[in-house]
Amino acid sequence: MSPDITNVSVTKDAYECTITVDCAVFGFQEGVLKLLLVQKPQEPFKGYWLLPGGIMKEGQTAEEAIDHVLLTLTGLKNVHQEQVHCYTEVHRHPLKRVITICYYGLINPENHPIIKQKHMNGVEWYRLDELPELGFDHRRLVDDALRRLKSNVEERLILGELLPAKFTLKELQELYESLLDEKLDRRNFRKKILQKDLLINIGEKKVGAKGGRPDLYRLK
Amino acid sequence: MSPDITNVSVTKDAYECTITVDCAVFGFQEGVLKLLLVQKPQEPFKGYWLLPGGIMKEGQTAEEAIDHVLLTLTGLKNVHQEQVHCYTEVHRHPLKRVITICYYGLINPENHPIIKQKHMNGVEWYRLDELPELGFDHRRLVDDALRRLKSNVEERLILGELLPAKFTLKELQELYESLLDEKLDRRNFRKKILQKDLLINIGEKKVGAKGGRPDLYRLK
DNA sequence: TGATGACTGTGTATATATTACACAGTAAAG
DNA sequence: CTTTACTGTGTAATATATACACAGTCATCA
Repeated sequence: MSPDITNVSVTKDAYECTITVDCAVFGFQEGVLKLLLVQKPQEPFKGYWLLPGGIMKEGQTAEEAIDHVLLTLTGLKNVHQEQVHCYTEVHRHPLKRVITICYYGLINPENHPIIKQKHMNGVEWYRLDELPELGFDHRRLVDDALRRLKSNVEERLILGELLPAKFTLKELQELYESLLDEKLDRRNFRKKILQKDLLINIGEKKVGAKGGRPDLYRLK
Repeated sequence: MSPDITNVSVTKDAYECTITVDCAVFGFQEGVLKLLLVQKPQEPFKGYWLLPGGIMKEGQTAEEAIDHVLLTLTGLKNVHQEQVHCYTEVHRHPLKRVITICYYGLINPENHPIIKQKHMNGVEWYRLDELPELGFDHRRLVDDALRRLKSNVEERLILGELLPAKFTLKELQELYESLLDEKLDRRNFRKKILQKDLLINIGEKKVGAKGGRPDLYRLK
C-alpha cells in the first residue's frame, strides 16, 4: 500500500519484461478475406503458423514496432493498423512472461506484395475458413481481431485499405460477405451502400470478366 | 533483422520498462453518469485529478493490477472492467517511458461506497460535464473509454453493473441519456427496451418519489 | 387542505428502413 | 452457337423508428 502508487518514480517500479506486438493482417483476394501467417522457424512452436509479431524495442511505439516487424518478416510497408487488445495473462508464453499488444492490419495484397525473407520458413495468405492450427494463443488473437474488425466496419466504412482504387460493387459485396460471413442480397446491398454516399461511380466499366460490363467505383 | 524476431528467448529481449494500469470508473448517481477521480499527492502533476491507476507488478495480470489499484486508492472491490486501449507513445510521462493499459470500470456507487485512503488527497465523483483538468494524458483516456463504453452499450446491454438490483425505467432511461448525451422519448424508449426482453417487471412499485408509483424492474 | 408540479402508465398514426424477389441484356468459355 | 455467370434496374411487403396526448398519482409547499 505504498502512498505513491499513482506515482511512477524515475528509478523504481521498473522490472524485466518482454512486450511483443502481433498483427493480424487481413487482405481481400480472390473474392474472399484472407489472413497473413508466418511459420515459426524455431522452438517453441517450431513449424507452427503464427501472426507476424516480434519484440517491441525501447524507444519504439507499438505502431513502430508493428511496422518494423511486418517489414522484416513479410516485406510489407504502410499497413493500415488498429489496436485490438493487450494480453497480459502471466503464462501465455511457455518460457517466460510476455505481454502482447495485438493489432489488425488491412491491405490490398495486389498493391502490397509479400516478400518472403530468406530466414523465414513460410509466409502465406490463408482463407479464414482454412486456417491451420496456430501457435501460442494466436487463434484467440485472430478471433478477437476479427470481432473488432466487424464491429468497426458496422460503425464506419473502413474497408478502403482492402480494395483496389477502382472496384465494382460485386467486389465490395464479396468483401462484406466474407467479413460478415453471410450472404447479402445483391440489389439491397447496392441500394444501401450507394445511399450512404461514400462511393463515386467513376464512369468506367470493368472489362474482361464474364457477363456485362460492371461500373467501377472509388471511395469518396 | 534477427532471424528470431518472432522468437522470445529466455534471457534476451527484456528491458527496463514501466507498465501502468489506469481505470476510468463510471458510476450512475443522481440520474447522471459520473467518473471517479483521484487527486495526485506528489509531483509531477501534484494536485491534478487523475484516473485511479498504478504500476502493474511482476506476476500480476492487468486486471489484477486494476483490482489492487482500485482497492488501494479508493477502497473499491469487484469492479466490472473492460480493456479500452494500450498507450505506447514514448513521451507520455515527463520523466520516463511509461506504457499504460487503460480500462473502464462500471459500478453502482450505492453498493460500492468509496473509502478515501488516508494517504490520498482526494477521491471524488465528477459529473462528466464538470470534469476538472486532468493530469498526464488522462483526458484522452477518458474520451477513449467513454467512446468504447458507448460502442459496447449499442452492441450489448451491459449497464447492469451501474444500476441497483431493482430499478425503474426512468432510471434506466436517464442512464442511457447520460451516456449517449441525448434526450430520448419516454414512450419509445420504454417500448424499445421492453421488447428486447432483457428486463423483468418484478411486480413491485417504487415509493417515495413524486408522482405515480413506477414499476420496478430487474435484469433477466 | 388544496393547488402545484413532476411524475406515472398507455397507444396510434406516420415516416423510414429492411427485406424479398424477376427480368432482359452481355460476353467469356467451351 | 449454346451455356453460364454475370450486369443494371424497381416495387411491394414488412419491420422498425419516430412523433405525439391524456388522465391519473402524490410529495411539496403555501
